[in-house]
Amino acid sequence: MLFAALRLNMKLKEKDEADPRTENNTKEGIKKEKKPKKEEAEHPVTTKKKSKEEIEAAKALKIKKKEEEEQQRWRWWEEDKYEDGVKWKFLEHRGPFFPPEYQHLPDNVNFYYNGKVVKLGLAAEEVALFFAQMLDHEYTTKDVFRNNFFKDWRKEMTLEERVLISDLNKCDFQELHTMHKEKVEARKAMSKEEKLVMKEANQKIVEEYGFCILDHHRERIGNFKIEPPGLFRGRGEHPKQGMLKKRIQSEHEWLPPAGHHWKEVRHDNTVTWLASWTENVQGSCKYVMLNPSSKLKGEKDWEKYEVARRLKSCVNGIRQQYQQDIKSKQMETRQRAVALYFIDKLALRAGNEKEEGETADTVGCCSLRVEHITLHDLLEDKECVVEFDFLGKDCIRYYNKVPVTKRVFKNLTLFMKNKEPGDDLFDRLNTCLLNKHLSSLLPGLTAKVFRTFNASITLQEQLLSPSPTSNIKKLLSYNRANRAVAVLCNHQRVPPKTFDQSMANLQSKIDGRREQLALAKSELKLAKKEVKAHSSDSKLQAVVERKKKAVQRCEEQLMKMEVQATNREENKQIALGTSKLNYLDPRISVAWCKNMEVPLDKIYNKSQRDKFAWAVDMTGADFIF
DNA sequence: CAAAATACTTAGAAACCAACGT
DNA sequence: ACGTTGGTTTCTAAGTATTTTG
Repeated sequence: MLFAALRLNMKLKEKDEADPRTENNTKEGIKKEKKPKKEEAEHPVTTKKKSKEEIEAAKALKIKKKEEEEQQRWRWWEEDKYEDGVKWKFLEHRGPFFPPEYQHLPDNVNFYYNGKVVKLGLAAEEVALFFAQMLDHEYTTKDVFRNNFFKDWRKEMTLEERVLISDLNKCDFQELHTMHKEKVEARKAMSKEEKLVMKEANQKIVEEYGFCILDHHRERIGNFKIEPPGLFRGRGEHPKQGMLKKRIQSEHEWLPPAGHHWKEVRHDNTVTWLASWTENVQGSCKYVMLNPSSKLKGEKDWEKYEVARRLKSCVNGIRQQYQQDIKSKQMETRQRAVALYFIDKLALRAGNEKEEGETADTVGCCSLRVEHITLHDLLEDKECVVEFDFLGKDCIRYYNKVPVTKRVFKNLTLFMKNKEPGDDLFDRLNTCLLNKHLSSLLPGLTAKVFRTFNASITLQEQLLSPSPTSNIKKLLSYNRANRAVAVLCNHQRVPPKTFDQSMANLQSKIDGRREQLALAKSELKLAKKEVKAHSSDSKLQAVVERKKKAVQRCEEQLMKMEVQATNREENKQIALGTSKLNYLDPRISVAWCKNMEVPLDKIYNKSQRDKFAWAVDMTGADFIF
């Protein structure tokens, strides 16, 4: 099998002159934190004082490294941009990293068919193991998954194997499954030293394949590892779930990666990917691209928020216009207006058409069908309510009851007239038409800009509400604002399996702390009485002070836990990460931190700070979205 | 024009890992 | 020292939007 385009840039001259800073870059990051630990491990018997010193030293080292890192950071946002379309002038990388070839199972691990041992050939065995590894997963109980798997598995079999193995239900993968589980256990149980060896080996791969040089700067690659073969895991009721996702090969499978021949080596600097291949299940293209912290991604991200801000300045006019358009004589215009009303008001996705039978049945705004909404003249004391119920991206259910204007309501009634449940609600509209209209209103405006804009403006408005005093409560208020956005964008998650348990654990901790607090309070009272009785004995006075502090500490801890409980409960089914990473202009958050005097690392972890380095650097407390 | 191909962003699940309490 | 827990990272599917093709 061939695989598509890898691009390599061979400007060796420039490479030799590569920026010396890139050399230092390799030493930062992952390696950094390891050193002090290693030393500790080597001298396990140290006095407390010494270890304290060591901790201090480690801290100082950390700060120093941080500063160094900051100095080395490529401040691309201060540079001039390239002419249109050009993404880079110099690019060099090692090509993607290929997963290891499959090795035969040990002889004592057997696959059984119809109760008898069957020694499978390499190809069939590899695919059998994919299935065996997933035996604990719900996927393997689903008919569609099983059928697709079996069909594709048989394609990998030799003629003999295919003749023999005709019924999946007669296949026994148990030994393979057990072996796999044991392997996982063994990995977990490895000693510290063994784990370190593994870690270092991985780091070596990252060092070698995980970076590229782009215009003299060393940039992290996002997915430099080629996806290993496996069984396709589509979301929801995906018709292709269980199909075999084949191994990607560059050209001659027997060649070691260093000797790979590429289908094509392209030199195209109007594009941001480093390598690409065609995936066999859906026939789509996959790309190796840079990390979110890279210039290429960051610049695009920045631009995205700038377009959203431009929308902010003209959104009133656009809203007025679509309200007008709802009255248009043109059906297409009316449908477009109502769709836009939904996209703006409810932050729905655009809703491209999808090929039927190729993917799970999900919809967005333009692809809504009659069956996805129910109209209520009156519902729960509200007039003109639209009840939405459909599966959106990733088969996440969107359920919402929304009061709309009379005009919108009337139009929806009209759009639904004489239609079957399976018919398109907006039969005259698609995303292409909608986006064409939008870009005529504002260059760069598309349907998804409304999501970005509404998400960011919501965060900004929510953060305006009166600010609490303690840091912990400030953070709760930030999380609540973040949550409001996640709700708007319908970012959901399945509650973790351990949710109820961990909630109960936290609650019992809170109860325990409450008792402790009560105790501390009564002790304080007692101590105060003592002081009164013995007219200000300085020793007793000190005891009172101590008790006071204990009460205070207890109160603080209790509050902290209570806030944590509230936060966790409110987060049960809501995922905050997606909006934080993709929809909220980071400058809003950076400015908030500055205004509130909250350290930035309380709201952004390391990779988030890296991704938003441009915003962290350029944003003052006065930023307004 | 519509369909297909391409390129890039957005998404939740799962794997991983470090800190924490016992 | 050790298992649990929750945050972080990785993985890759599933979208959006534009460009190319027929």
